[in-house]
Amino acid sequence: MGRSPCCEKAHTNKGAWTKEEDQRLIDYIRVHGEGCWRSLPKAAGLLRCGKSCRLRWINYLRPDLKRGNFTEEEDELIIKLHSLLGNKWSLIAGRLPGRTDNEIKNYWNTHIKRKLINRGVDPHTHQPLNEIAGTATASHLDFRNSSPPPLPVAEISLMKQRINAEYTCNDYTAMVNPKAESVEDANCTSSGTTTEEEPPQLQQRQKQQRQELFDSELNLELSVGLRPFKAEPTLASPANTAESKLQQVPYQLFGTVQSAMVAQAVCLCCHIGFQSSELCRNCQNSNGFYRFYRPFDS
DNA sequence: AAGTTCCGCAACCGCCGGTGC
DNA sequence: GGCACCGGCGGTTGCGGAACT
Repeated sequence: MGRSPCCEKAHTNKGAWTKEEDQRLIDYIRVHGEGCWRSLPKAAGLLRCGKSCRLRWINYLRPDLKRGNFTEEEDELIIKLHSLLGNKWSLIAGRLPGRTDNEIKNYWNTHIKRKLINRGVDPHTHQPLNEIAGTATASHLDFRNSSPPPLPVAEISLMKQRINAEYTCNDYTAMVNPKAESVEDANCTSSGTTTEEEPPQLQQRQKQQRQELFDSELNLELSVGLRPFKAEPTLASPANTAESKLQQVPYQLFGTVQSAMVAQAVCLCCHIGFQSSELCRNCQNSNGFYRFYRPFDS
């Protein structure tokens, strides 16, 4: 017996959304917030699959979405992140305010791939095309014939932790452990143990990748946001381990802002008491908009 | 102007991991 | 441990408009 379908397909609409459907969805989420996508369509009076509603909201209707062309800076950031993370679009999207994974995925496939090829760079491996052709034999780094290139799952996980650790620790460790003076002090990964277990080749590759990333002018917005409508982590929480701290660092720093009509601004560091009650610098982005929100009734 | 091809993007599909029973 | 459910993700599809002939 297979899994039951996520919805009654016989009674659901498919294809493009109408303005009326959009409005129903917006109105419903405005009042009730995100979540429980399965029951949302019925509650909102929509003849749509819950998944479809989720996708429509996340990719199109969310109020914090940035519209318009990608900037050159965004292009370069996507390329750099893709070289580190591969086709982990949601992770990449988490570092591009107002952009969705779907949008980035589409943009990658339609623009950046071509751009890299024009530069003579293989979009899968991020290596020079001619160099790959010459060195591909028997190399575990040869991804030309396989989709998503880069790193094994364990390696991706490690990189994610390190990336998060390195560019969130300034803010985040200061919040969870104000006395910590360094990444290591705060037990914010990058402690020696995992590194010692890595093969030299892996270490060297990661070191190089990190070096490239952090030597660049990458502005990765060193701050922590809240996923909307979720229970917020507290210091007393049993989940307050180094591992969970990293997991709690959301990948979507800006991408989860709810409609301002149902949310109030809250900065995590302010919220948990490491900043004054006034909005700290984390609370506003470069455009002056508030970045952190939570629903009134959460 | 009409037909055809190309391209971009919204939406769908299937799978996976996490969670609760 | 097994099952069902749910949310989320990445890959793929197909529609609609732009570009070309």
